[in-house]
Amino acid sequence: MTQTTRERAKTAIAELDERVTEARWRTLEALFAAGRPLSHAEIEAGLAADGAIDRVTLYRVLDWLVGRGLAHKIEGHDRAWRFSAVGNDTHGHAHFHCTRCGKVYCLTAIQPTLVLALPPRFHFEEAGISLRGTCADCQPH
Amino acid sequence: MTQTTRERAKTAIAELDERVTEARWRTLEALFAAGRPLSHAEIEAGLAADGAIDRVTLYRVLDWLVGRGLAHKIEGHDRAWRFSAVGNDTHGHAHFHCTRCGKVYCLTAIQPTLVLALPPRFHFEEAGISLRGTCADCQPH
DNA sequence: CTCCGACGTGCTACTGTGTTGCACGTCTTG
DNA sequence: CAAGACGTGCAACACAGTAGCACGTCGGAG
Repeated sequence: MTQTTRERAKTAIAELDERVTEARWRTLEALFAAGRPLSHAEIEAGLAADGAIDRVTLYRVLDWLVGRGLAHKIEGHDRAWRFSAVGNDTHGHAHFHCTRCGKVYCLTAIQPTLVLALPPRFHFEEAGISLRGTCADCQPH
Repeated sequence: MTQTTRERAKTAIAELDERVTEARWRTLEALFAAGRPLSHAEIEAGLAADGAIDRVTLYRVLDWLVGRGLAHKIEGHDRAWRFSAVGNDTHGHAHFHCTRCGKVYCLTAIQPTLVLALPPRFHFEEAGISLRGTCADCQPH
């Protein structure tokens, strides 16, 4: 929203020597501004106010951002992907999924170390920790 | 497949004082026989050999099994639920998702203890650990 | 500057997973 | 047996995500 997040988005794309298109910087700006992982639908709704971006284009832009390392793709409990802008500490943190409002939060404070004992001939690639519960916005009182 | 798993399935349902219908025990039998979490599509394909069960009925039977505590419902990385028969140790273990063949395995050997530091007013309900990689069946040599 | 190819966007249509509503059949209980 | 609850099947739908194609735009070669 602010000039700051917009410029951050544009420069982040420009630094990769990639085309700074409207769809790209507006999408990345939305992720920067949110500060928490957003679903495709949430991003689309947020962008709709000042000119909608095509549904499919948004999917492709999001995948492009992930491929260029500007965003992360995480799974939601509702079987919809969430996308978050890549900040400083990007790996190894858990995600909190609110079972009431569906929002997802990054728990960067938790840096778990897993001790793994996989069966033979299993090859490990990646691990994820996800928590469920209700967020502060959804508490009764 | 064997008489054993079939009888196990039937008695497990009967012990709850619920109707032992064909759809129920055949579904539960399939879960017992598999020994690993199965997707709806996998179960449907497995049952098709000796008489298909309606797609929707299978969804409802699976939810019923989960509700009666006879099965567990876990998330796959491909946005499809997996269902596994409830054995002895049912909680707190991680799941391994093969990125090549899509199969899911229970890692009952890993009993993680998470130390959580949630933000204020966040209410914890449940945690899950999921691993990605390639399973033994999918190793190159 | 102009042309041309690569790239980005938008539209339509499709797949796969899961759900809802309704009709019909079956079981069970009085 | 009658009545109601329950289980199953069918059709239609909702939603997330993908594929194919056409069009436009950008940017470099000539």
